[in-house]
Amino acid sequence: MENRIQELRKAQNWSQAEFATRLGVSRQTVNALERGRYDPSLPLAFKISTILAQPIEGIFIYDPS
Amino acid sequence: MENRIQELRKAQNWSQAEFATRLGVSRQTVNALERGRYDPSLPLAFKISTILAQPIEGIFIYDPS
DNA sequence: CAAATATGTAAAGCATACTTTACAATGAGG
DNA sequence: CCTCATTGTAAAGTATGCTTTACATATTTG
Repeated sequence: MENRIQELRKAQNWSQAEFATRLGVSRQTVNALERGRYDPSLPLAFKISTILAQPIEGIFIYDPS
Repeated sequence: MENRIQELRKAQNWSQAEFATRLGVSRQTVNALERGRYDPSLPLAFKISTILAQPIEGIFIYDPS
């Protein structure tokens, strides 16, 4: 699943570390999410959604195939 | 995190087994989700959202606390 | 009631999400 | 160039999501 985390994080002028702190996760987790290494848990997706002020569907692009 | 899966599944007159088949997961997983034993992964949440024809935010209620 | 369908639950195992520690590589500003 | 902030990556460990098998307990239907 692709996501717009990096794009939306940069729009706020936040480093990965800064964003990680706001989310309450490690910097490595933010890095892994941006690089598409894995998808966040649903609760974390909601936190990301809240902090980036976008609906989940506006951040994560689900490709059924 | 609470969810409306059971309510929306019943509205379609689907058994847990029928719904599980449509989702491509086990019946036990559907049961566990409805009973709130754990949250689905984000990809599974998207599948549920698609099949129940509701946005993720309309099915799962995130409580930050 | 009897039989069939639906739901709840448990244990063991595999896969994925996330952590900490640590170090390497990139980029920006003095 | 030097330094510092930022980003990328790896390994080992813990936690969570999901599977299969199996069985018990409803609930529905003939």
